[in-house]
Amino acid sequence: MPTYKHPRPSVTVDVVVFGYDGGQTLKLLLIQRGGEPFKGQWALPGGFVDMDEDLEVSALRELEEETGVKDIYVEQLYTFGQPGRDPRGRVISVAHYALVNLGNHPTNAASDATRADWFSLDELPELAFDHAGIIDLATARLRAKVRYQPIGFELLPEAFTLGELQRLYETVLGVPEFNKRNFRTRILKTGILEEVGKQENVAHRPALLYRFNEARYRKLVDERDSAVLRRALDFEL
Amino acid sequence: MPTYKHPRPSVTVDVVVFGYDGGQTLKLLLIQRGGEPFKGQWALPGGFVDMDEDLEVSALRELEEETGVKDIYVEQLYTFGQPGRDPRGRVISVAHYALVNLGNHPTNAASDATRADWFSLDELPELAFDHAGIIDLATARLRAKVRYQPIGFELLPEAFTLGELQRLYETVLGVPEFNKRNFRTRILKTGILEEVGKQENVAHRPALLYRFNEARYRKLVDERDSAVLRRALDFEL
DNA sequence: ACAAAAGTGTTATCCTTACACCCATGC
DNA sequence: GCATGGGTGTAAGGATAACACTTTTGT
Repeated sequence: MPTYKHPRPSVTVDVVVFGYDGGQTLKLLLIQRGGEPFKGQWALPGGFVDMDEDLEVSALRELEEETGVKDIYVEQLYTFGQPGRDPRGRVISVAHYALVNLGNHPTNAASDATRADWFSLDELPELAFDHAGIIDLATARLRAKVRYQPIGFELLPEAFTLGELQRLYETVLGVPEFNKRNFRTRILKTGILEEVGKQENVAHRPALLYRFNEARYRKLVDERDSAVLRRALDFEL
Repeated sequence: MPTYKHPRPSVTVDVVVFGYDGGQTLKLLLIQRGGEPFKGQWALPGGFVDMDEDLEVSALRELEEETGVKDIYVEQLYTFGQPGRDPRGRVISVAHYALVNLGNHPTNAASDATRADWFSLDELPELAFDHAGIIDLATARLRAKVRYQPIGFELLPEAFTLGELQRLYETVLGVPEFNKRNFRTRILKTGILEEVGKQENVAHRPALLYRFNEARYRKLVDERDSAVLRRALDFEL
């Protein structure tokens, strides 16, 4: 079918899946390679793109095949094409990144020969190929993006407290702790959160539960009121 | 050499080159296709990736071959891989975008069969493949990026006045005109500009000429003082 | 002298920051 | 009643927006 007479590289997709469970660090989903090269070593989930398959679809398919994780937010990150990055020949990889809440998408047993597991972002094992570099880029992108897009909501359960949201920001950005009062004021001022209830059975004053209001977010972006948003999410302290 | 037994798509690079000449609109560098498909139609410069060539190198090589433009700032944009985007088969294109000042990189005669020319961004001809979509994405990215990175300096000559810089921002963002006083205060406060002289032979008070101080910019980014920067570049008015 | 663009002073207002304090719940 | 987080009041200082004004050059 293809009529070009040029040599063709192989094309793969890889997925950097960030997970959050409310704790002190972000988690990363890795698989242990079942075959050569790098057999037995940990790597990003991913694989070859089918000939009639969109890239993002391909990434989601490989992710589900190798880890069981599905129905998640995924986005293209960067394409790595340096000659020599794969010992077997020219392989160009379209890297993606994805965000999940570990509660909604519980640890998934691997399907076939490969094993899958979650690792703390600051305690990663040695990685196959150039995957360490891909993860570095994904982490930088996540930190940058969290400042001007309410992307972090993918990492939380449907309903969450402002305290949980603040802890998430602190974890993602790796900063010590910022001022509670000001965090609340900024976030609530945007109007992208809506109340959905109240905590129960907690050993302290029950917090209000919020949900991300996507409609109101889109309206803000469209109305060019996005400055409000950017300022509100752009935490320094 | 490659040992994978999967079918392989073709891989190309395309480059969206934005040019600025101090005028009211941004320009875009296009080539007229010499062969099928889409023969005679306008398209982005680009072509097939060589087997032992990095993607960015490939983009710069194709750009120079087809338009003569070289030695410019280029960056990866997004990878387009939808099946059917090329009538001849599966072709995945790694799109890049680049910024040039038209004064420094004068209109370049095309080398071989293809013709190259600059078009106003708001008066583009009909485009081959999915190139119109690629350009849309590049434009959105440029507008977004100009707000938190001093990327616009690539579009100006070495030395420029604050008035020219302001006109550039107004052009890129497509806003009417913002307040001169406040623009100056914000930009100068960052310290990323340094004086390099003064205009001569102009029919009005000569403006101070400035140059982008990259060292100081890097220092700001590293020092996490980047909030200063972001706020300074994030124009709303 | 005039046009044209550069460059400055100033103020009211809003936003950010910082710190102290009160509230509701389970044990 | 104490520990634990949730939630609020507020005031000082800094940044922003808006407007009017002065300056310097070529013609």
